[in-house]
Amino acid sequence: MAAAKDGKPKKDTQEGFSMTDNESFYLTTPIYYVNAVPHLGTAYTTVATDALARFMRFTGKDTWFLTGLDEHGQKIAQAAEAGGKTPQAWVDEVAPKFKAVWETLDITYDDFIRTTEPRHIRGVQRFFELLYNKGYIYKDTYEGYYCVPDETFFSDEQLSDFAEVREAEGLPSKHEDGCPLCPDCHRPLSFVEEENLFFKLSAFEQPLLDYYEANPSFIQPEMRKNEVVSFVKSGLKDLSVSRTTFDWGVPIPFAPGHVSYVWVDALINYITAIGYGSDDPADLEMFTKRWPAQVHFVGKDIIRFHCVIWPAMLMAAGLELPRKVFAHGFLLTKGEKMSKSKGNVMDPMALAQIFSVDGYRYYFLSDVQFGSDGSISLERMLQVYNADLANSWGNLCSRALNMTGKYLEGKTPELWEKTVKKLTEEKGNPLAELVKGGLQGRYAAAFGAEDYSGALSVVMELVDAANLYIEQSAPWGLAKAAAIEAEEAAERGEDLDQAKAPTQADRLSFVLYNVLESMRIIALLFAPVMPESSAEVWKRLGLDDLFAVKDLAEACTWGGLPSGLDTTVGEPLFMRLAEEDISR
RNA sequence: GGCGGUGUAGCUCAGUUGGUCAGAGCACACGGUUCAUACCCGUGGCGUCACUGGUUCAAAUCCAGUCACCGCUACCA
Repeated sequence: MAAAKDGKPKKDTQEGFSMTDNESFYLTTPIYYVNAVPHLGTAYTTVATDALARFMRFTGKDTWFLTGLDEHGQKIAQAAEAGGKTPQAWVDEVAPKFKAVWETLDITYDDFIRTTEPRHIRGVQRFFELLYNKGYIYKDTYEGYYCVPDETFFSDEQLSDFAEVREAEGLPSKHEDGCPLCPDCHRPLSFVEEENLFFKLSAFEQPLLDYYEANPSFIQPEMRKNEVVSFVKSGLKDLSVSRTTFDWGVPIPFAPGHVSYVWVDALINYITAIGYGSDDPADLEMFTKRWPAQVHFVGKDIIRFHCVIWPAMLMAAGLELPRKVFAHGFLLTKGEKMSKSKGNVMDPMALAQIFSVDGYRYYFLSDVQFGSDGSISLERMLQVYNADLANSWGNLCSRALNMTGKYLEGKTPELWEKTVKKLTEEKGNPLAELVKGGLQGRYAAAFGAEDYSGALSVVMELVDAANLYIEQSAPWGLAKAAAIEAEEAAERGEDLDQAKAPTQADRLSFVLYNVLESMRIIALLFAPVMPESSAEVWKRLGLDDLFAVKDLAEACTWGGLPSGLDTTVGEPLFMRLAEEDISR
């Protein structure tokens, strides 16, 4: 493996990733629990991961994007039972629904793992055996208070906190017989003992702290790292990693009657999906190639599992740790509650229907700083969609392609090098300058730092510059002047092509070329976030397959638009929306 | 309680090591333009940079304190 032997990531770059080498870029979403269909939050994680995966493919990286489903656990078993089905039948019904949503949102996952698949179960079992043989797993008795109606365990700390609050209110925290009350429902708790397998998480307290220290970008954003560090510093207890009270889970080979704790089962998906635990040499080769993951994307609610438990499990197994865990924030809806019960539209599919898939993806990645909580609203979505996509980007395409159709017979213009040089000297070329001035580099740096809104605003700079450029160079005026010029030349019987100085027609071609070339580059840069509309723009420009691009920097080189291509105007890329469109 | 974060124009937020840092986008008003999706371009008002005190020639930016909101403080997932 190319990675350093000490198990540390390569030198931290400012972008957080090593952008130069060609090693595999493996990135993941969490696997989602199948007790509900995808909601805004899961879609947010998945869209963000997809955008980065698409970006990485554009840079030529051997990218592998994994998502999937967490299908074990008591809740699933109960939900299935309530529905009169076997758990397997239940999850088999839900899985396609997830895939359908991801398909709608243009999610280009390379693999979709389900924890009920044999490849996963086998891997989990091997992982358990390995840790057991290494002495990191032992049998003990779990003791604790359990609320039977709520089906929830409560830790001593939770109970003492609750007791404090109750005492402050002058209310009892215990039943008459001395049994604590449930902090949630205030009914008496049951004391339960269960024989469980325990993972020696406590042994990894210092190694984890050392790892965080040595790898400052392992947990992003910084604030989350602080939380994790302070949590670990407060002391780690061993973790119970098996259950005996139900059987819908991965059976543990050396402990009959035990199934894996769901989270442990779930976390291992990141390696079983790429071949861990297989006997097939091809699978093992894939594992060697893909692991460690470059980034696990997670919501901030599950950071501990990914930044404490999972790394400790990997350390115990002697495997490398993922390079980075990025925890994004929550999407908050202020004031107006957007619930399905209100017939409101905060369901991903419904939103994508209104704003188009690209509009949906653009909104969440541009208007919310990835990593922070973001307030979202339909009104805001409408504003952003209209302002950025319909008015600026969509309209730019519309006006440029229209003029190309009207003035240049729909062909991308042909220019002599000499003419370009002369006109550039005379008039300047702000769009080319912007592109040559490191636009793509700033964009890539933002993407590399998971700063989606930053990357998108870089692209918007070019969109705005192009609209301004059209205004300032007034191609419609040049078209009129060219017509007059041609007429006059015809009267004199001269041939304009022989003229030395650039003609009005040359000027027109020059301006439109610059705009169309900008559009090509904008579409390219927007493509990871808005694949459909970008591909459409390329098509209208008469270009080939956008997704074949393997070297973004090269593809963004100014002047890449060939001449003589047949362009088409087409329908508006993003139809302007009115308030009525969102208030259904 | 402990640790951490946030508080900047109507809205969403940028503001690196203190000195054009009082900004951007949206929204709003007015003007221009017509290739375009009533679009685009220009101009404009709006802020005691949460509050109080301190350090400094100089603070949104550093220090102390206050207030408000939020996150974490382990085994439902």
